Amino acid sequence: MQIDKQAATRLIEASEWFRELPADVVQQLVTLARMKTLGDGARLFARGDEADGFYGVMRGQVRISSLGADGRELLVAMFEPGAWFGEISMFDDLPRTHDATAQGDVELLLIPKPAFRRLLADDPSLYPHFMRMLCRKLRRSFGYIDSAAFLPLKGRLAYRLVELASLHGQRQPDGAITIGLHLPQEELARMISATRPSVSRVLKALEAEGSIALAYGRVSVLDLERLQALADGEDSD
Amino acid sequence: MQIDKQAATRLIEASEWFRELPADVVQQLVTLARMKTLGDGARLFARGDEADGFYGVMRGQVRISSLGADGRELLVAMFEPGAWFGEISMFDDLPRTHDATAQGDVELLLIPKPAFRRLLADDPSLYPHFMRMLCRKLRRSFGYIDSAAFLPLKGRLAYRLVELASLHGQRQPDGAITIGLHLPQEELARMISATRPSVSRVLKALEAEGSIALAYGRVSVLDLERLQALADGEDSD
DNA sequence: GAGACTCTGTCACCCGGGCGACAGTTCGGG
DNA sequence: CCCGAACTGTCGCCCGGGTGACAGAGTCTC
Repeated sequence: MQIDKQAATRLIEASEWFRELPADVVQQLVTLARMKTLGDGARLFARGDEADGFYGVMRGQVRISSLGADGRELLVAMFEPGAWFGEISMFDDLPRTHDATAQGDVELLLIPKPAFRRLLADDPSLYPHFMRMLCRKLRRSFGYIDSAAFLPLKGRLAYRLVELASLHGQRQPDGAITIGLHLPQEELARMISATRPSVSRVLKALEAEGSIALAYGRVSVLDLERLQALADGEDSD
Repeated sequence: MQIDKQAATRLIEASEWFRELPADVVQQLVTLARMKTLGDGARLFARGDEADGFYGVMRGQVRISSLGADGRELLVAMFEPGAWFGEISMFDDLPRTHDATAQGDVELLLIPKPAFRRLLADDPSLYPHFMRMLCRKLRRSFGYIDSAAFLPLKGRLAYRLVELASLHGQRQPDGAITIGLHLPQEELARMISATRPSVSRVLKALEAEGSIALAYGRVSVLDLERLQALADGEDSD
């Protein structure tokens, strides 16, 4: 598979996890990387799989999720171009923790595990970088755990919308933050492990309050502070 | 504060996170460590605090928890002698993620942040070790998230009991695994964010099935496989 | 061994949110 | 422009588990 060095370098430089890296390391990464393409809906890996490497998204979206025994899906994250994922198994040599599937046509950069490990071994100054990456994931997990433990549905949804706004939001001229994902209610429901009708009810309520604006498969945040307050458990309903 | 090098060295060698370290590093750690004592119920740190260092438990127990806006407590972990905690803030330089309080009289080893960081900088071969530590925490978090998202109360309790058995269990001659913690129902309830009466009901049910044995403030696991099945969502009620 | 404290069993009541269902709306492709 | 697919709003019913409350049992202390 051919690899577009231009695009790949741009991707690596764009990622916040590689932005701080010295230029030669960026080049090393590009040299190590292989290209991988996936069609819509194709599975990249499943929980429990042996890990092949560390991935960077170049095009399309990658859906990270967990499957319950009854088949219900918990949608953990959506990675977009510039995002890197799959590093956990690189460090502890254990199987994948989640399922990963392509959303739309996806182009990935794959850094095979042996190459990745060699790179780290050769240049230990890279470690702190990845430690911060893991810490960030841990903190995000803790936040999610707390929100699930303490908040009712409305709070959990607010929490998630705040997060989505910060990860995928585009500020509009009028101050609103449009979430740049295709976001049907079903999808939101899977993120906060609720049902679609409940999400519908709460979204309507938030819209009525003026905290958000709704469109077909799309959500905009109008009052981030209000959502944040709800996410903090200030249930001034 | 005086530090008992004998005991400290033993502690460091006992911890699974330091067992693999070369002897000289163990000695380094002891040299770096300060002693800290806390009375029952004393708070070591709170979420949001600036982090002072990395801790090792020598005596007593440390309760790690999260507080909801309404004052409810989520009990995340109980650390016992040999356990190390508080490393996340060492790596990302951000505040504490949870509250930590002493349970009983507690003796701690404290490795101050600057010393800890210097140690790592001097010997990058330590990194992989801590990366694995973070990965392990991540995987535990993911497990918790999944259990909270997919399982009903009974499954969540089973999940937690399996974990407690593996972390704090002592195998008895008769094959039962006694959980070596003071475990009133209230405490279990706080771990799985449920209420005490519900936990009572479910514990009774599990006892009736023969999966566990109950005593005053104490739980033993009799049928680990059964609990594991429940924790996996096989709700053959 | 008496009293206090902690823990446990078990009520009756209530409610958030799941479940199933169906009609209405928006969108995209031929 | 029309049809089918995807998405949304909204029912009524039901149930797991929360709430509050109280009595009984175990344990510790002096």
